[in-house]
Amino acid sequence: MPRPSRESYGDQKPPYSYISLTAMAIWGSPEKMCTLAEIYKFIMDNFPYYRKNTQRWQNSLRHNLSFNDCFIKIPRRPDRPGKGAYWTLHPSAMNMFENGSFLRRRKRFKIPKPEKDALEAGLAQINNPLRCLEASRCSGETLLGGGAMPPLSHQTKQPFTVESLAASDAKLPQPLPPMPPVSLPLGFLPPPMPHVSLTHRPLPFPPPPSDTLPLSPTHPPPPTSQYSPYPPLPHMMHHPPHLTPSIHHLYAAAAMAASLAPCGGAAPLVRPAAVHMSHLTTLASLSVLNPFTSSLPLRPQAVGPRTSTAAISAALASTASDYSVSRLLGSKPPPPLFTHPAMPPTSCAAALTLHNSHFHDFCAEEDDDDDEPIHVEDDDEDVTMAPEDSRIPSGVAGGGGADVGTNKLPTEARREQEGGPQVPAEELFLRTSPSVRSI
DNA sequence: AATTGTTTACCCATGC
DNA sequence: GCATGGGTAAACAATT
Repeated sequence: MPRPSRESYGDQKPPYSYISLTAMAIWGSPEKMCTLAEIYKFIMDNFPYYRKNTQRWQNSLRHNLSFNDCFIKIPRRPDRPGKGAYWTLHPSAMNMFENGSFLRRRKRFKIPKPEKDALEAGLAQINNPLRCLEASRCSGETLLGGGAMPPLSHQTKQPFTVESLAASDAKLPQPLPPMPPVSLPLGFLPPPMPHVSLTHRPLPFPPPPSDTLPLSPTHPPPPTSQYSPYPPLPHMMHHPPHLTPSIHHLYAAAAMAASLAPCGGAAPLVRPAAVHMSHLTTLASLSVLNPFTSSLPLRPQAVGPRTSTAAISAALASTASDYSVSRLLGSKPPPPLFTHPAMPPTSCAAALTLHNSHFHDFCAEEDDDDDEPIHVEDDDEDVTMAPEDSRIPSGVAGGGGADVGTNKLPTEARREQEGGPQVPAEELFLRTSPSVRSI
């Protein structure tokens, strides 16, 4: 049966609730999160019924966004000013609609109170990375690891501004390095390798349950028609969408992880003075994630005066991406698979190379007590990382899991780069999983 | 001023 | 009948 056109409802009211419509808009967006205006636009583009009486339904929609726990508000990036926050779906809300039907839900999605508090606390902390770092430094506690955070209402809301950073700076025993303009790294993508294309691969838009979901031209139809709009978690875990991880994902993932994760764990201490401005948010994200890790793969010592921005960003991004995506996709511990969402499948080999240069080689020296910094060539930049960096933390949530293709992949990666026999892209994507990545 | 976000209240439909 | 989900209105606060 041919799919109805996106305007097939005409002026008829579509049989979808506002929650469904909003979920469609979010799910169909490249970054899996939308501003309110983008949600409006999606709905109006796809459902002519909603091009009139806008005030009425938009008010209802806003009510739904606030009222339903399945929607999470992610603060805007400081370098992307504008009105309103980003809205995303709570990962646990993926199965909200029975059999993928966007009609009436089985049950309202409700986050338990403690989890909601943790989520809000996580988001509040992410809003102010430097203060978090400072607090963790002074108290010696992990950002969220000490147990439940006080409710949001008890916290001082502090905008992430140059002024607030400067204010924090004044209290620090060591001065921060000169601040670049407040500009956070775009997406924390690893530095592009010469042969790596980081072009955005749009997510396959989950098709409708029964060929009834109109599709916007901006949301290309899916490759198959058997997909649920909210695919079950196991399926998603084995076929992760090719998200381009942005800082928003890290924000979301960190907060979600914080809300889902058991509390406890070691405290990563980061010296703010040693941290480049552009790393703060990443570090904060990882620190928030820390409750379900046991420590950071990138130790504080790694952040030295000679460490390049690219090196730290790459190391952090690769780690954070693993966490963020797996946490975004569900509440299960991160799988042992290394699925780097920044890389299209064909570029996984390149991703591996990146990881090799930053992690894999170091692992070989795990038992080496030599504290001399290791020097790694990173394109045109020198990268200095302490040997400690290479120690992959153990006892992390997820338990490490199976050793999937540990030693094959670098070889395969090399082969692919050398133009040799190629592993099918999708397979390589799924098999790119050195055990060292099962952190 | 306009937009965005929160909260409360009420009504109706549906399922048990 | 009751609980729940969904839609609407409205008041108000916060933000840009």
